[in-house]
Amino acid sequence: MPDKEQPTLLVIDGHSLAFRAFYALPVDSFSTRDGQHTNAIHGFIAMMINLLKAENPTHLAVAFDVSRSSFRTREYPEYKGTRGETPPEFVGQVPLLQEALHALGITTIEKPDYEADDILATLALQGVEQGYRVLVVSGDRDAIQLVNDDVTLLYPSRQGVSDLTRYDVAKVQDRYGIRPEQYPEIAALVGETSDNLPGIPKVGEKTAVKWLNQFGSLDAILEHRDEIPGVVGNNLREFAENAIRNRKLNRLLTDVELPVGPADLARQPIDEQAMRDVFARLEFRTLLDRILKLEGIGGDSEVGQAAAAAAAAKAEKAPVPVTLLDDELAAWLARHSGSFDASSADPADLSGAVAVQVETLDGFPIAIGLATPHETVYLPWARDSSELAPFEAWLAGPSPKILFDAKKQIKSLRSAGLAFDGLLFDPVIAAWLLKPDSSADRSLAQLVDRHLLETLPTPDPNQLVPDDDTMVGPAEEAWYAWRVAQSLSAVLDDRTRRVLTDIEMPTLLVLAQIELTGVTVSHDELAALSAELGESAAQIASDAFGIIGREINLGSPKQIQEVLFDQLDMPKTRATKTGYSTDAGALADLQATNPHPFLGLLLAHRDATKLRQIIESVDKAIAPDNRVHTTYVQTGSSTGRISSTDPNLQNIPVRTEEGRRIRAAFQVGSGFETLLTADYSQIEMRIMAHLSGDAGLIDAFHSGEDLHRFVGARIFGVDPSDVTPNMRTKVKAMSYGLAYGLSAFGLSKQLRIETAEAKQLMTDYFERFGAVRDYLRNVVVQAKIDGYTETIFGRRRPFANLNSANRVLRDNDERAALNAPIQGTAADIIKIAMIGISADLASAGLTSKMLLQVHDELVFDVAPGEWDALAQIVTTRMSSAASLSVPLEVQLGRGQNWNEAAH
DNA sequence: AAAATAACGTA
DNA sequence: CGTACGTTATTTTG
Repeated sequence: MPDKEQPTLLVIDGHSLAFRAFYALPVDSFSTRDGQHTNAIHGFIAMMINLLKAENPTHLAVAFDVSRSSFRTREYPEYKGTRGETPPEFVGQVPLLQEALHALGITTIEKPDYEADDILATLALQGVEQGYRVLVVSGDRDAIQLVNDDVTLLYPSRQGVSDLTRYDVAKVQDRYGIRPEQYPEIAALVGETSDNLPGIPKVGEKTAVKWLNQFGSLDAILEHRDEIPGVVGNNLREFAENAIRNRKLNRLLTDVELPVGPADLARQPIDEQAMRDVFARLEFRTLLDRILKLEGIGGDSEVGQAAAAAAAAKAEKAPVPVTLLDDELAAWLARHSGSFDASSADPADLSGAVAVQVETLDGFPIAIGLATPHETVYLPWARDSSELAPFEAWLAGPSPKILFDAKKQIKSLRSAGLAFDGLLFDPVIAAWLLKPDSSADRSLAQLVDRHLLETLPTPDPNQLVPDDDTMVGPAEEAWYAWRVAQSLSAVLDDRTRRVLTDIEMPTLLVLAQIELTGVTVSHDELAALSAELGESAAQIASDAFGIIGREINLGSPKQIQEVLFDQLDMPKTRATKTGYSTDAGALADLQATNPHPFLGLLLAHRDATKLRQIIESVDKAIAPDNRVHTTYVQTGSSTGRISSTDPNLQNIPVRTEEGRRIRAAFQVGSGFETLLTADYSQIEMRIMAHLSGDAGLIDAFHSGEDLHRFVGARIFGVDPSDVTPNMRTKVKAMSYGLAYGLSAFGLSKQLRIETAEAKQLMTDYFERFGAVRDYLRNVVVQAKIDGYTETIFGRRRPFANLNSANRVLRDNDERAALNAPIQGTAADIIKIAMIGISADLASAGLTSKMLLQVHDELVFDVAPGEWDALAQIVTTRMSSAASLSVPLEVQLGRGQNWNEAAH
């Protein structure tokens, strides 16, 4: 927990940081309409916002040099003499920066004849004396000497200004092999080219450190200078004066008389009007927003802050964790493992459950925290230790457990050979079910903030090895997780609770298993294909360059636009935010009206490079076991689907021949007999048939006839055998589009037919399948009333804009609302199937493994001799996952690779 | 350096 | 001017 008592003083070397920012950001991209360059200001302010957010200092100042001359240049006129002229683009930015800082309520300090670093040194010393934790931000290495137990240096990395390296005593010792206060002695010996301070020739950091460790100090080294042999020894004797002079110059003054002291630097409220004025002049819009957000200005945040502050004031602290082992641990676990009976107790009440928090490093557990509302336990994890045996037994048993982001933890436990059972509640999943935004922040800190109205204590970022009493360890995290879980549980409606308990928690365990298993992928095949595609792409590119007479970056839409619309004078396509579209659809349109060989080559090039991209991302992810272990994000969608990342195995190409060669690289695992694929046929249309109760559509699925042929026959009034491929294509597009809220315009575009014809097609369709239209309409109407949609299994998705006056927002929500129950029910169904299959695999003692889930498809490694049994289990579980008014048809495939296994 | 945009792969 | 995703390269940011 951060020590609320200790104030933090943040002092920044303004010039050095502004200069860093100036070189990190392209100067051309940052200037106002009247030509004032602003890149240094922008970079500086952006960095400072990050700092304020990350460090939350209570006191703050920025120091500037007044001019290049200082007492140092008077003593040694060559000091910094090699520095070139200040770039003209930088000149003029400093006063504006200072103005912006003042508007932000930040004190700037400068003192003639002194450098900014001397001001920092003085303030740092005063700060420490007055009990502050001090953070110094400077791009000057001399500031390293300021580091001590209470002072940390934040030093910008070479690339930019926002990436600051944190130098505390340990880090300095780690990096330089000396104590911080010794750094100037090293620098004195080595010299500083950028300050035009030559040191001892041939002496670099290594030698200087060696000497320093040998003799203890610069003075001692000089005393013993006659004992040092070799050329460096001669150099030291000859150039000793350099080192003495350097040491004199690089000593930062800590007694500069300043108009203010640390206490005067308390953060001030920003002058909002002044800030808006300055930022308007600088034409900084996004930064303005970021500051307003940081300061909590605007919106309802004032209320929120007040509430949070009030809650924080009375918030209790986590109980101090005790470390328990052996019998004591066994007793504690026994005491807290009251059986959890969901049927008789209040299902919202999580008493009886214990929260577990596994702290992991590289996917393996290093420590474990346990918590109930009133007690916390800390368990140091050690392999091959028997002291935690009671915990291992408890973990493998049914005692109810709460785990925050359970999948990751369970995977690490299983990696360490620990069995796990009894998952009751994962607050992350619960929060997602209540508010299924795929992009929402569901960190522990966020959930504590939102659902407990408290602030999760964060470890003091200033300390590399935080004090025990300020640390939020796994035990404290478990304690917060428990309370967040209880708070979430209390607001779950019954339907959502069922989805959590019956679908999501079991699915989580299945996904953990799938991820640990991974799928075998052949690097050799991918590499060969990638090489082929690379050659092909190069050839296509050179052909394309020949045609247009110049070389461009085919990956740049901007440059493509120049070629198409300026050079080749083609008609403008669909407008995008920044110009005109060059996507595949637009290029196909152009090809139809203005055929040109460049268009085909460009499309072919895009194809080849896109495939290479996918190959690359998969190939990179092949683990030493020759398998790819994706991560399924259970909270990765708003509808209930899961998503896949690192790499995404749910978008492996299948439509083109080349693409299928990537699929072919996904192979049966070593020791297994074959791959089995199983997919639902037209599951969304079947769900729509069920939900709408449309007699015609239900008939279609009972007829055994091809769906699109059947529907086409009804719509066009012909015999199914007389449905032409053209008719079938149209009907198919219409059917698929239905569940997405497709418009006549969209349909016409996709089918390249007149809007009138598309309209007619829709009319005819709905005439025959009217219940579908009624259902879709009703979904939206009901959602406008309820504010949410629901799947067959009770998964809800809320909508905010169904009654919005904004047409675009409303229409978007209407289409999403229409789709959510259908896509969501399909997601529910395959999850239920996965849970059932996983259970059957275990109870039948099969060793075949589930490998992939691609929304309506599952892929398995089949162990030798298990094909029949697995096929039976998979077919049964998938087709019986829901009872609809139409059958759930499942298609199986078998093969040595994913492509072959596709039927 | 970080955010936004465009493009495109899947169901 | 159809839903749901993730990844990559390029461009913009002011």
